[in-house]
Amino acid sequence: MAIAKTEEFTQEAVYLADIAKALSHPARIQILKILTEMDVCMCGDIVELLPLAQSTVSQHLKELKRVGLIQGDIEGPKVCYCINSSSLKKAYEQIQKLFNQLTKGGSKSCETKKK
Amino acid sequence: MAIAKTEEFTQEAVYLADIAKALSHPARIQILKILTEMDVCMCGDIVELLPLAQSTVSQHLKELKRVGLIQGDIEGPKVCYCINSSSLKKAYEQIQKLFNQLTKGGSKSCETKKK
DNA sequence: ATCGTTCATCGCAAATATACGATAAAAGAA
DNA sequence: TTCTTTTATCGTATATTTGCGATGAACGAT
Repeated sequence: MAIAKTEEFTQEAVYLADIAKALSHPARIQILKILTEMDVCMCGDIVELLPLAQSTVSQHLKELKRVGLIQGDIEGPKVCYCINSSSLKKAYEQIQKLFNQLTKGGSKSCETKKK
Repeated sequence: MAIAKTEEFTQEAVYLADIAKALSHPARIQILKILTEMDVCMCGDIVELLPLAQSTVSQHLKELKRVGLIQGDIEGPKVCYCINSSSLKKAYEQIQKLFNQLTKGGSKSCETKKK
């Protein structure tokens, strides 16, 4: 109330939701970890580490690429995927900003709000 | 290679993906912000701040409640929603853990991996 | 030119998600 | 009891997601 209905969502919320969507599948979380922790980058290698078909892994890679969290360098018939550090960093900063707001937000517990 | 196919996903990845799924819609991001920034807690109040029908907002609240990020205290016919600080904190810690791993992961760029 | 490797895309099926209006349930107020 | 307020749930429609096998495209090697 007082604050007018936005009729849309904020840019910040749309961005964060989009990043969250890209992270909303266990396979995609694990792909990101595989790309950082292991000396591996090819789609085929990732397929061997996940219980999914090649075409499915390819789709997950596409989704991660869509939001910019990873990038793929074409190497002849192969593609070398890797983390896009700057995008990842930007995403993390926005996530931190969100959670800092959510956690600092004075102890407005249910008890406090009840009137 | 070397590491056997898991045949499933890790517990950590499943948990993080579930939290991310709850955050994967702009309305739900904004609901969390509304609950922390404004002195508001009722479903009806939130409906007025979002371009969505009451039943839709109720569904979003249900999804946030499902993963424990918020809780709802019944107040007669009303329900006072608020952030569940401990769950939110736990989620944030896991997210920080993930991103710290992803960002620190030595500069294994595509260039580095190409062999 | 043909083969093998690697990956993306197509086509399809099943499951989920999103959204709304209508209705039900719960509880205080008249 | 009946009305009002508030929220959840039902039913429905549409869109998106997830997954797979099959196929196609790109390219190096033979």
